[in-house]
Amino acid sequence: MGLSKTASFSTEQNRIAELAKALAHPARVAIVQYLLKAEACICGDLVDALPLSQSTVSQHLKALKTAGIITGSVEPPKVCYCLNITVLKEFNSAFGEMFSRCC
Amino acid sequence: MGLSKTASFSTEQNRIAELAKALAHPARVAIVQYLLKAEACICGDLVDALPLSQSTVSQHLKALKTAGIITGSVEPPKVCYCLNITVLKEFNSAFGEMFSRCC
DNA sequence: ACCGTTCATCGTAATATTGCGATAAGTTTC
DNA sequence: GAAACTTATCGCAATATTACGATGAACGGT
Repeated sequence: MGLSKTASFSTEQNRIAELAKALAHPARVAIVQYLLKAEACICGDLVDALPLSQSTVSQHLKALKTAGIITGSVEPPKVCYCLNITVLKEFNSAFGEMFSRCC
Repeated sequence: MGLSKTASFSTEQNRIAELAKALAHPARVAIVQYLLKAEACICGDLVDALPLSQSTVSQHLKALKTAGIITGSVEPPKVCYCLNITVLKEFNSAFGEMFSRCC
């Protein structure tokens, strides 16, 4: 059916999957890496930095925003994108907790 | 088009995205958690543990195997699934490297 | 008021994912 | 060999994702 049976799994499992899905595309990985390297908020040079059209980049940014990984603040005429450190820590602890035992 | 422009991104970015995609579904998160909790190889109780049909579980297992996160060894009449510690370490270092600077 | 710049959204098309039942493939046991 | 058990694969349908061009919304400067 193509329907993810979200309701059948725990909130934690769904959240981990949501965070993973946000990074499940190389363009979104590239965006996050770009923001990390800049160590600052970036006022939308991302379209130039990526081999994708403006509308596609905007869609990927929306996906990252929905997952909470980045935030965007309007700074006319541009929009500044920042990594959300709180959610990155959540990401680290979620996956760290999973794998700390074995690795 | 729905085509991921894989060739436009670095090998590292594609690999990170591939690993993330493997955990981008709550069922696959549940499978990995189950294997972690068991701290051993599991001979296919997974279908009982998940609210999904046998064929669907088999598909998710295939996805995890393709990404290298688990391995399956035939132990007739069952198949034993194990976490691949090497790839879990790869996972940890890939994401740890990304986020260590900021968190 | 009119541009130009920047970004989001809409509409569309191609492809991928998710899920299940049915069926096939591989063993062991009888 | 036949039957039982376990897992993989096929075929299908519903939905999601990816990508782009075109258009729209918001703002600043002229």
